[in-house]
Amino acid sequence: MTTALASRHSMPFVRVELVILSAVGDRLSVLLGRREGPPYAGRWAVPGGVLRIDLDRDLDDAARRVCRERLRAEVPALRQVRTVGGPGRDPRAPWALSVVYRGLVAGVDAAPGKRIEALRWSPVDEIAGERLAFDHAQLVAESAARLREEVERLELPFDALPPAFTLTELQSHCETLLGRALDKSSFRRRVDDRELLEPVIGEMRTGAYRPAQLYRARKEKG
Amino acid sequence: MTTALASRHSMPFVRVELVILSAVGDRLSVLLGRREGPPYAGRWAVPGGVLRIDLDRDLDDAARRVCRERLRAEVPALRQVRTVGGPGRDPRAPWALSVVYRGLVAGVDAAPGKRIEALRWSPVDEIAGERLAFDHAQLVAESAARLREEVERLELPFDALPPAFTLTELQSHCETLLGRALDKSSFRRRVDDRELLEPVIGEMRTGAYRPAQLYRARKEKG
DNA sequence: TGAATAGTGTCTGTTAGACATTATCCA
DNA sequence: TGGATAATGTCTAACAGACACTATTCA
Repeated sequence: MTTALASRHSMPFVRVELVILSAVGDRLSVLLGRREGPPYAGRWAVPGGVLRIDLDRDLDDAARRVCRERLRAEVPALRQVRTVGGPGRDPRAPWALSVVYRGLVAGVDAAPGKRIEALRWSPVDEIAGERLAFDHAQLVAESAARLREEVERLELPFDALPPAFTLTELQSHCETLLGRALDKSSFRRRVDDRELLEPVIGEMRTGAYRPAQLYRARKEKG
Repeated sequence: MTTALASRHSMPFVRVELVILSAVGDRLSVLLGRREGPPYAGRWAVPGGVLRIDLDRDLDDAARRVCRERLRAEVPALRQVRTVGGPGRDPRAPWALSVVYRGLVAGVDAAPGKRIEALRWSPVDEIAGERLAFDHAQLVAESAARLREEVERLELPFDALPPAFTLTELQSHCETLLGRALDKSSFRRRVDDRELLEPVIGEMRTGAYRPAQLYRARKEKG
């Protein structure tokens, strides 16, 4: 054994998989695409794509490109979850490695892109019965768990919120992501103590009944 | 564009890097190896190796193999930290992807393995001045930060502890990993509340002065 | 005025840090 | 007996959940 050059060993099939999450109705849901061709043709899977070393400057960049190509959408807040790999994960290659990213979006503004027949939102708590292609059920479960941990720690989902929002809207959104109710007083106190928000002075949401103060994320905070 | 086969696109150079941490003296330190050959010959770096799709059944398996080959040691508690990639990371390849694992060990039982001239422990809080090869300084910083978060949450470093230990030894070890002092009473109460340990009945550490109860990790806990 | 939503106040239990105190061993 | 270490107890502050209460708007 001497020097290990890049060319001495076969390299794995490297992909990026996107677990795009959103609050749909009142459930945390994941964006699934129906696979147009084999393998697993007709089955639902998380969108993903091959790493392109001629195009991608790093992994975050690869995730953004795959997002544009598959979903025709820009998704901020793409975060790496983890990397899985092994033989038998993907019949197209003897050894497949996938870097998993999760995204969080507000609306359903994606359109089926390359090699995706249809898109659909599915509640993450029902993916066990979805029979997703590959090992995607596990990837979705892990990504959703990670997101929920972040929201529990009050890392607020600003990327999935409008530029200005009321505290009730913020709380309601967090409740949907977490899948559980939050206490209003406690929630407001915790948000306030951490100085995560600043009021948009003068601006109020004037819907039915009493108007509500609008807030936005403080830039210096997460 | 049609089907993306594994062979249609060039794949990156895929490696596994090992950030092996340990409490050396009273400082959290990282195991560095001096590079025998180019690139960065003579510079210090974290040990790592190329993914072998003919040998490795998954990424955890690859990390264990690289650990055996480079360090001639078995390291339990190898955990994936994150994956980095991009052009320019490694002059041996146009695009290099590294899956970073961190390990935690008790003693310095490793010996220089393949393609490593010498091994050395360096305090993680001084890596800024070490001028490590590649982007390894950042990888070490991230791995140490993640370990410290876990210890703060009282995910105890059982893999770096003897089978039985006193509470003082456990606390002292955690203090070294964290780089800060912990309150004895509070530490014991927190450990106790979580039911992480069980006493080794009858067994005491009988050093100087008052003997101390020995404990071991409860199997059902982390 | 009453329904609906926005916003605040109070109580309580849990947790953990700070620090004192007791317990047990050896020289 | 005194020094050193082990183990426990007490006080307090911070924090968050539960829940009641006030405030403001519209029909």
